[in-house]
Amino acid sequence: MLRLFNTLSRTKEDFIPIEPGKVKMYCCGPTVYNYQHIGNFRTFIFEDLLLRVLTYNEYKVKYIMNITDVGHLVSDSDEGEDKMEKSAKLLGKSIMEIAEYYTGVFKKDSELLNIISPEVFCKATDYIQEQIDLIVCLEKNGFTYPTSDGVYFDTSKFPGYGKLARLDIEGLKEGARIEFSAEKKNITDFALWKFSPENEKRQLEWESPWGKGFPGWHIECSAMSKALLGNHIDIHCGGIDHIPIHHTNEIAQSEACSGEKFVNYWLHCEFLDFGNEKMSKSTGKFITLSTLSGNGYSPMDYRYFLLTAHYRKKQKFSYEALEGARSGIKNLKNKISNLKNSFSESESENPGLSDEYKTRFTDKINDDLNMPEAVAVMWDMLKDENLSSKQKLILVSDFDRIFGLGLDKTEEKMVTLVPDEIYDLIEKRKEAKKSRDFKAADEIRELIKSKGFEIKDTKEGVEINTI
RNA sequence: GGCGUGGUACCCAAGUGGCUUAAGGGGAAAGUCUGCAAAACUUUUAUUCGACAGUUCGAAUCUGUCCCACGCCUCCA
Repeated sequence: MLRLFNTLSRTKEDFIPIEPGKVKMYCCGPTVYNYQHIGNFRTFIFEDLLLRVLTYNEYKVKYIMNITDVGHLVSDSDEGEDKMEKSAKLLGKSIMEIAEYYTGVFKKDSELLNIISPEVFCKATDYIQEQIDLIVCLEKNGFTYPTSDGVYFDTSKFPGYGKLARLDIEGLKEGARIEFSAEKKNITDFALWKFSPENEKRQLEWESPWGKGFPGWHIECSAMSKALLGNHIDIHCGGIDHIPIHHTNEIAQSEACSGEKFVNYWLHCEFLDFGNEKMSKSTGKFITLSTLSGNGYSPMDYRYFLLTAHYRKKQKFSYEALEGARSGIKNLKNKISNLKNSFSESESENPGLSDEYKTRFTDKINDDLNMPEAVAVMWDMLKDENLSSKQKLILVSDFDRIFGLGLDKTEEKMVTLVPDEIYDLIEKRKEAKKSRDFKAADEIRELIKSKGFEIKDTKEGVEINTI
């Protein structure tokens, strides 16, 4: 039985889909006004793991992710500029160009991280009519009111507003650090539609029953989820920061229109903890996948790093910790490579033991995606002397359906593509060793190393690896 | 100021009342092997879980106080 931690109840619940065997899942994707940093990718990898676990449990998953290319304001209090417009202005490009560029980088990075693509990437600008329709629905149901700058959702009209985040509305008022618009009836009210500013032409704006403008940020997810998955879905996920505002508002909008429950399971990924090195997109100081590559770390090093912590706990990022992950996955691949070398069809089987590990592994991943323990099960398995190489390889390959580390691609030790020159040197070194001229032998080894090959003396002879 | 989360070895991190006198990975140390390396393998590496009280037959796990870090309420996954 798959169990998932539901933010709504703050407990782990048995996962029961609306329709047996099928799962409808929507995840909040990126706002494509800038690069995604590695913290953003922690959430996307968590969502990828969730998808893989669902698939592993033989659910057929309809998985949608949005691309926000309009309406996400610099401030969630419905003030300030549209992030996309701001970025376009800054770079002197059109919004379309900006959106395409950053969407492209996002998809490329996702691919490098072995993140499985959703069935559909939906762009907010492709669903403007659906968003307008939803606002019309809310208007009809009496949940909206106009102000001088837009159409707002009256949160006081929606019973149970803030339930997901367990918001303390009175406390919010007391603790408010910024003044909220005088025209808002309640501090938690939010914009459904914003009017274009009078003094300035926006790149993106649309006609609507209320006037020319653009949709509020939250409405896109409600509208696209409804359009592609229907009123009632199984899972909705995103970063933990979305709980108090974005997802809270999505629930209010969606349910106020449909009258149905919107989402059964809300899942949220914790932040990566950068210590003093704050990730701030506004200051432009943040670590991306390319930053990591520039420092010599591969996307899989980072993916393995993330697997060693649980998604609902903060994980401390440091290059020291990442270095540990890099060594870890290197050793892991080495081990698999050695297994492939020692693989033999005639090895004795111990299916019982194999099942035991498979069960242990499944229990861990089905316990709210406990990847750290699942990784530990893999290591235990690899160290178990009672399993054959063949069994270990089969299990590793099976486990990697979840981990997504590309362990299957781990090659056998290859001795091809080595230039003759190297073979000649190895031959010379062999001679030197024979005549016990170890100084010369060591020098030749260094020479070979300087040419990009590392040699190791083993019982079977000389092993050659590229550096 | 309001709300919340967390502090487990050198680093990352699991475990949330007895199965644990605390998984797993990295690092470090010792050993086997080797001319030496490297690799591989073996062993060691927290009597202790931020501090102090308390509840309990029994706590890292529950309660209280304090210290510290972080997050949200402003942009952020």
